[in-house]
Amino acid sequence: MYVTLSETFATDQCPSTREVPRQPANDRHLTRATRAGETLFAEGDAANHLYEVVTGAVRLARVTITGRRQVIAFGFPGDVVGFPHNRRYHTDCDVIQAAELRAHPRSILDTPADNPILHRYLVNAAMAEISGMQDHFLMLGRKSASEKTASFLSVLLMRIGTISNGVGHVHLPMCRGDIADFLGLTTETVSRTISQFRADGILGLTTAQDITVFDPLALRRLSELEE
Amino acid sequence: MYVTLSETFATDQCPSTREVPRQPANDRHLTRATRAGETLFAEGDAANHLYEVVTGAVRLARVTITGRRQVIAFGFPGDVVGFPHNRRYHTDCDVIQAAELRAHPRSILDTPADNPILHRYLVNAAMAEISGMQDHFLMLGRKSASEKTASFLSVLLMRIGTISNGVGHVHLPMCRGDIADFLGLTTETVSRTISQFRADGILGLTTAQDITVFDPLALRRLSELEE
DNA sequence: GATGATGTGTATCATAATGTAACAAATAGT
DNA sequence: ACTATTTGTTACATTATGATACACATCATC
Repeated sequence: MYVTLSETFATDQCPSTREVPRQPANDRHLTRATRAGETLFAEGDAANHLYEVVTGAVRLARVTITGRRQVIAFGFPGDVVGFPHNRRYHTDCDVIQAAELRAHPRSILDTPADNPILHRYLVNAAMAEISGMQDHFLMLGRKSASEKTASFLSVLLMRIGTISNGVGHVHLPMCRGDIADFLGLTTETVSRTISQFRADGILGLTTAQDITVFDPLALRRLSELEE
Repeated sequence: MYVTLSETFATDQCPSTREVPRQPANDRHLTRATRAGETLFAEGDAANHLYEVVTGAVRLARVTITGRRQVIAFGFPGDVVGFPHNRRYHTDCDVIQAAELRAHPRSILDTPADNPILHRYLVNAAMAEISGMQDHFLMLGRKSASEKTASFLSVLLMRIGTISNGVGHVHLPMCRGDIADFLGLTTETVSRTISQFRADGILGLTTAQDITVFDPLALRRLSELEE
């Protein structure tokens, strides 16, 4: 699955899906190293591969004719990105943190017999993806700015952060603009909200990208729908 | 695919996906008739079937612990609903207009060999679903109330309405509350916005559910991101 | 036809989030 | 090291949307 940064921790999905999936046994894979800023594919491109993120981070986004952008999802280790429709990609995909990617031919989706194990793995990833996107709908449609931001940080902490002695640390691989476009907010609102969390003593910033979460539970509480 | 009521007409997907898909040849299907108000499945239920909507309309929704609701999608003829994750449904599914449904065993997703044609059909539906949901993200995250409403009506008109002599007609199978929860608005805002469209001469209401679209193009123009 | 339940439309007011702007901090380029 | 450029933060004014309230339909049931 590729994380849609919603209430992953609140769902009933089994723990194994949180871990980097074991690589299918007989995969004739080719692993590719990429750098931040590199574009993996763009909306409308012929979809020849699906990519499994091994390390690093990628960003999936769509842009409208008028220039407004929506970040669909961030891809972290274990996520699969690049699900095609009519053999084409429907988002842009950019690397935001140097990433290793495992490329799987798109044809595996069409011809299961070629590699049953990998096929099943990709179908499962697609189902997880749909489920995760449904979570994200709730966030976009029915949460306030602070709920969205708390939710985002909370899931990010769970996903790519560390917690020791009840204190969390997480490095944000994306800029404020990416977060805003992911949550359906403006950069100013994201910034303001994070500042408020800091004023409330919930978290602290060493740099703008490095966050120490003093009270992960408070963050989680805020991310559930308030009241 | 099941429509997420976004800019379907604006994407580059091939026309065939707009039509009711031909039924897989060797499907041992069971068709089921349902009435408005009936619940097909609820969030958390074991997912034994995927349902292909043949006639009528269904509503997919999730509700939070605090009672806020997000309508994930409406399912119309040709759409497939009930994609599972970890063998469970992750939304509620209710019939909103008497519907005929074709039930396909969930196991088809796991064991392609059992019915390769149906399997491929379902996988394709899942890909379309992901693509459609990505459209919907743009709507929820980056559109104003009037853009959302125009977009919704415009897609609905294309999908289940009729146009003759440049004038469109569409019957809304869902109530204002459903529309609001789908678009991330309140019923009041939906009502206000539709009233505004009426005042602008874009559309007219015979009943609250029956809309005549005098100017489908204007509606479509409004649904693109404004300016 | 009365009755109530449900859904819808309109008005008013409150407020959360945005837009704008100015500034600070970090990063890249020379 | 110094400037240019991007990125992030903060303050204030504005506005779109939400909340509340109530009137008006429509429909089913008695």
